[in-house]
Amino acid sequence: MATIKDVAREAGLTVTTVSRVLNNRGYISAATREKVYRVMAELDYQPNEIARSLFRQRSKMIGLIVPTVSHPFFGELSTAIEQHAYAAGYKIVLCNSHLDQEKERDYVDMLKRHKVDGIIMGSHTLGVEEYENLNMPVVTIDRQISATIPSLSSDNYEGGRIAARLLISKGCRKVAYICGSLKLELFANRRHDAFVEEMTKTKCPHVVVQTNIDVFDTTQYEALVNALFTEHPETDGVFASDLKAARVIQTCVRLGKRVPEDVRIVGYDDVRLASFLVPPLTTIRQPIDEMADQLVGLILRQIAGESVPMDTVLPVALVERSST
Amino acid sequence: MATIKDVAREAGLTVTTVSRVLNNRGYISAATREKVYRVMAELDYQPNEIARSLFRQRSKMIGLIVPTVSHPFFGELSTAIEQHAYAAGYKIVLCNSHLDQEKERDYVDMLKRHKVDGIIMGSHTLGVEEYENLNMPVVTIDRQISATIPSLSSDNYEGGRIAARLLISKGCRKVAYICGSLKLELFANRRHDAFVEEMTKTKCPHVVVQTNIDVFDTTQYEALVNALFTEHPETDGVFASDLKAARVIQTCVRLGKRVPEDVRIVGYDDVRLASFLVPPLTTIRQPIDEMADQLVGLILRQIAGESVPMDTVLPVALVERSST
DNA sequence: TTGTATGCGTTATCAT
DNA sequence: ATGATAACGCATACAA
Repeated sequence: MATIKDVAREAGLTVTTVSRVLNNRGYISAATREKVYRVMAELDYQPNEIARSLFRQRSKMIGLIVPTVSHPFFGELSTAIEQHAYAAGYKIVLCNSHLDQEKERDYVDMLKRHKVDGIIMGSHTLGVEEYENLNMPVVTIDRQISATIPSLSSDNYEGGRIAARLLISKGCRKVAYICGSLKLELFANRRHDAFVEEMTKTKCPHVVVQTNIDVFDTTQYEALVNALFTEHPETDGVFASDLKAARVIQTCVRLGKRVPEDVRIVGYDDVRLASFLVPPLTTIRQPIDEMADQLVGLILRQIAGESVPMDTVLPVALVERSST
Repeated sequence: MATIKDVAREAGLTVTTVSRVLNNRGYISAATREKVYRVMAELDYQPNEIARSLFRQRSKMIGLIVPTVSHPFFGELSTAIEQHAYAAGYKIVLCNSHLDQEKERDYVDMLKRHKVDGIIMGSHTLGVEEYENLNMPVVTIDRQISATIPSLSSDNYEGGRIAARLLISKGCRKVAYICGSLKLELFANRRHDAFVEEMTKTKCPHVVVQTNIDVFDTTQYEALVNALFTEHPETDGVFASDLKAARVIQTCVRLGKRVPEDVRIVGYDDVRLASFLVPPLTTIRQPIDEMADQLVGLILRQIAGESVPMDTVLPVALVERSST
């Protein structure tokens, strides 16, 4: 692989001059500029970004830590993040934490050693101080960590409210909300808050099911939904994130319940999977591309030394399909 | 951020010695080793991997180019690849080509400039010579490029055969195979070959539908499947990759056809989506984790200067669920 | 057992 | 308009 030295030698110049034309800095005669370009083409020269990074103290890399890109939401979000980062000249180092604390810590250390310019955190298994001690540009997805780390989320509260109202307006008399643990300080919990508030306000009986069962575990998840309908047979409305909602649809069918006639189901996310289901899932759309755009923007502005808003909340929208 | 110099100064030693304990090379007294460790901990020293990369001419980074990680198959495969790479001390630079030729070329150049140690290519929009001129460790997913670039794929031929035989054994009399363009030299085309062979051999009427319509485009894709059933109303068996199969199920239901009673459907991939469908999709399983493992292994061995097998084909398996 | 000098490829500063 | 040199942070060959 040709280096700047090879180009300089071949062009009968010094590396300084070559570097100058490479970076369009200072004065260079049209003649030498031409020559340098020609030699660079001849030698198929590509500047070594590692050396550049070392000198500039900038890697042009952003670390992305997510639970796993095989989850549709994070897959779609990661794609969008990568696109926006690339458009800005940044590369993405992908890290799947699988929500393993040790792994996440490991990844953070690795990213620091590799001098990424910033980290987008979609996984949150560490303690508050650990994130605060990072001492570099960070932005978190869906979790409020502290007053010093900016976060981004969709309007979970509004989403919960829209879902609740939709179910009520469709005539549901007994509804369920299925979610992960409410203990972590995730913005997703606002969905729960709004949902319960609405239901309470309208005196609609409701039940909240917290679970950490892996939604990809077909058997176990079905058992969970089964239990819900056994304990609350009158349930005629369910709100849960898209993947969970998909499981609910499955189980309803197996139980001989019709969707939406007997049970109405609303998802959250609007991952593409939602449109593949039978019936296609009504859901609350998170603006994934916009989120990615903002996430990258928040990191980039921190890298540039600018100050950024602390908690950005993006609007959601109801996508009404056939499950309600 | 502390550098090796800071550690050396603080410990009253030279950088050489510190480097030595850092890399466990040569002789060092237990005393100084202790001291160095202590100072490193005090200063929270992390070796700068950029500097290391420059010196070692090894970035410990692998480029991964896929159409998009938001596609379930690539999302799952990418997760697995990242895990295996990480276990081997390598990081993944994520590139979503969106099957855009210019973009893919751009990504390849970028990866070369960043001195990644190898590239895993899951996107194939470039010409053969371009890949051959890469001049670095490469392995491709599902495409045979040339005699010099190793590839990895699942046993598409066997998968096509299993699917065909299953449909036949279930009593199908008129089947369809839906696929992307057969023009590219992709191993996926072997599915088609085997499928058609089996159908011909058993004299089972069949039709092949090639399409490049985006499977995520609900309306258009439904129109395509609609057209299939309009032109071939007696179709009672369909083989297509999981996402396409999901669309077929959807459209069948909309047309009032029962699955599997009226139409039997077999997918290919066994992405997790398959188990979420109603009915759960019978499909040919690609061994995603094993593929990722081998892919990473093939790259690593090339990086190590070892020779590797040219075309690796991994076995597939029938996962029988309820759509057949 | 530890230190000195050099180089990895690049850019910036200061000369000329 | 171009060149010599130092520096980015680290690891090695060679000395001592």
